[in-house]
Amino acid sequence: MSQVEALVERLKSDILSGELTRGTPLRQQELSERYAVSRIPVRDAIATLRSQGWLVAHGKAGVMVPNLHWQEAEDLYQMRALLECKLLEYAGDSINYETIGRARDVNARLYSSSLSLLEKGRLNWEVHAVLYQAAQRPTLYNTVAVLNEQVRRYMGFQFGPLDYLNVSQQEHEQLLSLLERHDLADAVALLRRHIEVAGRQLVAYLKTTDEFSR
Amino acid sequence: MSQVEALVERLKSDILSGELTRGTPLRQQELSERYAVSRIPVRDAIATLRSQGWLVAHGKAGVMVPNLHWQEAEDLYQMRALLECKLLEYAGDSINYETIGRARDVNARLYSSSLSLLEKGRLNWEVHAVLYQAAQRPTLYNTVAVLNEQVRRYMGFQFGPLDYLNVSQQEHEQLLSLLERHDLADAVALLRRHIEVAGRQLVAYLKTTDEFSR
DNA sequence: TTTATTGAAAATGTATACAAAATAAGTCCG
DNA sequence: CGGACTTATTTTGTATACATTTTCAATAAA
Repeated sequence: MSQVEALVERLKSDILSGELTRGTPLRQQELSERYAVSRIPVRDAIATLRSQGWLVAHGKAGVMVPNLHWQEAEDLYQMRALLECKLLEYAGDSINYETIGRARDVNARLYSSSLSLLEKGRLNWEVHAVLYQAAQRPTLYNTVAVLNEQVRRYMGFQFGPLDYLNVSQQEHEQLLSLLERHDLADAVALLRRHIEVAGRQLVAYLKTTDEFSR
Repeated sequence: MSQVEALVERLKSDILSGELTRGTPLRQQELSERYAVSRIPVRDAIATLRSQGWLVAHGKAGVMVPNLHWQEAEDLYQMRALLECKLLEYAGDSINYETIGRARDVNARLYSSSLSLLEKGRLNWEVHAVLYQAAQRPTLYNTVAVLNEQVRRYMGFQFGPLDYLNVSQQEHEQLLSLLERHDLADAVALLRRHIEVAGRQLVAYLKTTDEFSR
């Protein structure tokens, strides 16, 4: 794994954990010292994170961790709902029992409570990803994957105060059952609700914590 | 304008014009000599273009201009249709006569035939962008903007062999008229057709030229 | 007190140099 | 003659050094 990839993951982790404070500018040299690499990989990592919304410009020099906004969360979930439903439709017939089985295995691992929030978030996405990959639509899949990666910035909130995980997991099981019965229409409808409800919950929660709704 | 931004634009232009041949690997040093900069800005530009689909990995070392695939075009237009309609709905009431006027001005400039394909492509997007910005949904807008930027890779085809521009321009005018009459539902429906038809035309054309359908 | 201005300090952008990795050619063995 | 291994060469990744831009505080003017 290249230093840049490692740095990107490390920075995301540190952003989620609040290690890097929001709003204050991050300097390249500061980061290069903190993570013991030169400024070149730091710059590369920053560029990646900027393009994914994990960092935003701070004036003309420097970069900072952006605050969370309910508007952004709302948009991300709206887009997820639209695009993931389309993707599941495409996947449709291509989803065989093996695929469903694989998704179920991933979903089962969500039960073990010894996982960190980050790991649970990833498994959550994995369930969806297994199904979406069956669609064989790399371009659409890629955009959806990017959106889910961006949503991860809000996951600390979604999986923390809101007790979302159990509900999510049960809905996954329902979804897989519907797919098993080749009931695509209902599966898509469920998925839409699954995403829209999650979005609404998150947005409602973010609105209450005005700390972040500037 | 930084060297990287300039390079990114230059590379996109050279990719569209066929200056950089598809399929063969591009080397950083080769590019740095060609454009008379060091490898650092070249690397930055490559990273940007890779994240936007203008370049793809060539094995483990190097990068290349990807071929055009009808599947990718289809996905891009599907996503555009879904997201841009949502965005226009949001824009809805926020679109006042001034906004419509501005869009009309941009659309009018499409008539002057002295423009290059690239410039026409940009104006085409500008008409949409003026309307979308009224929605005040930066996250959604940004994704839509990225998609349109990716679509640009196919524009040489869409605006070349297909005589798309006149049709597009007339539909823009219809769209603006509907918005002027506050007929949002019809406007959204028209927009959906506008995008879906363009997508289907492009896909159909790409399918005939098996040169690019790998 | 507030607002411009200016200049030193700090930060980013870019070039060059070196290290690590990947490719490709050559060599040896079957 | 074909295929795996080895080594030379190419290519990318990273560090350091320098150039340019931006920031910010001190100073001066309104």
